[in-house]
Amino acid sequence: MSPGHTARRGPGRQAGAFRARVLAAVRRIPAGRVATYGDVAAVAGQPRAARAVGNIMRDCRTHDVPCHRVVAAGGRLGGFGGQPGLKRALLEAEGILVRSSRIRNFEDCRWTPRLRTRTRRAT
DNA sequence: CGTGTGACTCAGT
DNA sequence: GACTGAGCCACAC
Repeated sequence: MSPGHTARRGPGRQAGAFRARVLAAVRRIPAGRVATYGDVAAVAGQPRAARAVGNIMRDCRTHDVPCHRVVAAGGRLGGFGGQPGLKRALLEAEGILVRSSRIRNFEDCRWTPRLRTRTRRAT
């Protein structure tokens, strides 16, 4: 293979390395805890790729990933492929208190490996 | 290699 | 609480 050849499309390549890390991170989330898209992205190596994580989650239905444990920032539920109510039910089933569209004990059940260095943008 | 897309996030109104 | 604008990112086409 040509080492200088940066082909990034087609079968048989590591396309989706980031995606693999994201899926792995989500799988590491224990029951009863939740993580935000930004947190998952940070664990995957891209603290700014929250948006990309969302896209990956959209395909989680084809993976064995507890995507329902991935929520939006601020404790909001975020989305869930056509069944947001299901996501809420799953979270409540794990002991997470959900209010309307928000997690009450969000900061309580928020799961983070150790990363907290979210280079936040200038305000 | 350029463009469009979206289960994101933050700040302001 | 809801809506808008701007920023950031990986992926499909």
